[in-house]
Amino acid sequence: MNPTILVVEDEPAIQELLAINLKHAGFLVVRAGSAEEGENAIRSALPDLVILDWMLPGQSGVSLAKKLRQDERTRELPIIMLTARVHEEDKIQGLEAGADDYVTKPFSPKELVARVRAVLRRRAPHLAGEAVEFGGLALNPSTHRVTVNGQNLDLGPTEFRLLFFFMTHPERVYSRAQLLDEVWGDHVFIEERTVDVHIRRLRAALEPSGHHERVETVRGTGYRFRGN
Amino acid sequence: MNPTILVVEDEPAIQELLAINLKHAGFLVVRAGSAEEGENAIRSALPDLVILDWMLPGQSGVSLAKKLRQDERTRELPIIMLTARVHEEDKIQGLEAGADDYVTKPFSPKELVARVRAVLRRRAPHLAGEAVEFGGLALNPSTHRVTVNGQNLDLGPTEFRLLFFFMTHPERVYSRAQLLDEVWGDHVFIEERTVDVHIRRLRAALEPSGHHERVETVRGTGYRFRGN
DNA sequence: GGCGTGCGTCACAGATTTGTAACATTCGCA
DNA sequence: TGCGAATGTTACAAATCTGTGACGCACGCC
Repeated sequence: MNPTILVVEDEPAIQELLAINLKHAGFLVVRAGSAEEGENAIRSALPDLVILDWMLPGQSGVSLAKKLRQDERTRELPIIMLTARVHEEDKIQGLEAGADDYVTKPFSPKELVARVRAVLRRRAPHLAGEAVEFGGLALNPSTHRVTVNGQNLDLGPTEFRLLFFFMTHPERVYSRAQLLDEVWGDHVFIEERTVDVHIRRLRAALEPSGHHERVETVRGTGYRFRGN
Repeated sequence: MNPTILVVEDEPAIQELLAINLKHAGFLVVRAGSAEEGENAIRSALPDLVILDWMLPGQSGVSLAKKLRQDERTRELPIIMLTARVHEEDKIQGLEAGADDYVTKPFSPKELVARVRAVLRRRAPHLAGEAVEFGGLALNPSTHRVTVNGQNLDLGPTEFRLLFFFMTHPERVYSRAQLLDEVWGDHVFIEERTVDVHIRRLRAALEPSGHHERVETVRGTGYRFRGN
């Protein structure tokens, strides 16, 4: 549930500084010492945000940013550029490369974390702990509350996580196996049919408000959350 | 714990005057020379109050105020407008923009600080060192007293801090670990279950007045203080 | 030193949640 | 229409989590 941040930075000291502060702010941190390493990390597990040093040995940060913007899979990935320069042309280049924000070295850890939060809020509100809503059905991760038109709704822990996952990944089918991975956690050894039961429980809880119809069965495949 | 105030003012002399007086009154001050800079500052770290000059080069103060009122995140942010004009239509515009108060130039530093305090008292009592209250349950940090409808209530030190934290952070779930960090202090080595016991003690103290129901258990996650 | 208060930990009971199996129903297809 | 597979529904026992009372320790005060 905590956002994962990939730090691509070649100077060990700065990398460490970034990692410590981000971790302390509740983020999960993955590190890479070069653009190439960064690419690998992204390939193996998509982070929620990338902090990218402008200057890197080998492939530069700008060049990696451009690459990420071209790939379908990483097009929406928020990027924060880390730069020692403050020249205007760099900002323009950076904007063209598609960075969401800048932090110039030297930076205060507080500012950095704040900018990360700000970018997440803009690009992926739910990762920043803000409410997700679909037609009156709202789920707020930070208050851990589900409301229907302002009215509170009680959900068990698992149903809450299940609904949260659905609401943050609407309009997409997920197999029972995928749901087990995403909602229960990787590599749990649980019967797939168990998902059905929790779907049932979730539907039962949503029933009075009619929102149970959003939880759609895709026969032979799995389940999907309808957003509109 | 000291409130942070963002000053958005383009004239360096006035900015300085504001900053000095606010600092002297115990506030932390962040400065911005334009509406754009102000926006950035707010994005990176939400202040507790904004002092906004009416006339600014580029985007005007009124326009920024409107923008802040539209954004979910800054809707509740108290705003004090700083204006040289005293015309009626300006006040109306300002009210529409959602300012909490006005200070007309030239202003006395004393008056300014007083207005800042007043607005904070109204919008965020605990930042002004005043009592926080929810439906008859009041906690006063400066007198270190808790009252229910005026009646005194005895709380142990830990319960007091716990309740204070809850009342200043209502409507949000906190895990036992977070509560330990926030109420007991960072990096203490205490069993998480200890939190339960103090929750219990707090509830017991609140029980006679019925306010114990505000301390809600969020199964599998932690606790939450209900404000309404 | 004796005493009271506050605090952290533990143990146990009760409540809630959860996974599974069993049975019922629906769906798609021939 | 009839059949098999997929899904819906229910009940229940196990597992987990939380509430609560009790206990011992530490500290400050007299």
